[in-house]
Order: sequence, then structure tokens, then C-alpha cells
Amino acid sequence: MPRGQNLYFRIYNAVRKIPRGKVATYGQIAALIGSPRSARIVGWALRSLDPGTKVPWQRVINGQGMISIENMNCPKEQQALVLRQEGVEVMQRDGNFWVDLGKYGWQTD
DNA sequence: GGTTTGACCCTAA
DNA sequence: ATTAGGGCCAAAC
Repeated sequence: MPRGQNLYFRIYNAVRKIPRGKVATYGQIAALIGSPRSARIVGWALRSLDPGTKVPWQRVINGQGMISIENMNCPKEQQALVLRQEGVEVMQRDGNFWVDLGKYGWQTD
């Protein structure tokens, strides 16, 4: 198995720890796994996820609080829809979706 | 083996 | 306020 799998496992585990109705940023996840400067790895890990994964990758967004996904099997619309079902208020901004991290941001601490 | 890219973040001008 | 550049680690070519 690739040595990066351990890191992937950490990422998935951290993402699973995100409470329902909250959203976390790549930076936070990266910080939780011990690499605050490796937010990109989180993106890679989530990108490699399967469509039927149990990991709530939908709760992970960028530091600006908006969804970056573009050409994935799951369109941003559906992601925003799921977040709404989770209880997160998603605002639309010119085709892109915006979430208020100040209210729905996951407070790790 | 090296080079490029990536669902990012931070700092500087 | 915005735009540009560097950095980080892992996977794909």
C-alpha cells in the first residue's frame, strides 16, 4: 500500500469528525492531520474519493467559504443541496455557492 | 528518476 | 480592496 494512505486515512477520519450542520475548510483539516500547510493534499484525497463514500466530503470547502468543485461527478448544486439538508444556509453568489464560516464554520479548538 | 499538476493557503505589493 | 507569487505534499505523466 502507498505510504500516503495513512495520510489519506487521517484526512478521511478528520472529515468524518465534522459535526452535522457545520462546514470545515481544507486548512482546518490539514491542521488536524498535522500538516497545516498541506491543504492541497486534502483536496487530492477528497478528489480520489468514490461517489458512494461515507466521508462527508461535502462539508469540506475552501478557506473563502465557497465551493470550488467544478467538473466532478457530483455537481455543486447537489452539494449545496445536501448542505442545506444538513442545516447549513448556503447562499448563491453568481453561480457559485457561499457559506458563512462565521456561523457554520466548524470550531475545532 | 525528474517534471507537472492539483477540490488550497498565506504573504506581499 | 485585488492580483501575483511562493510553498506545501502527494499522485500522475
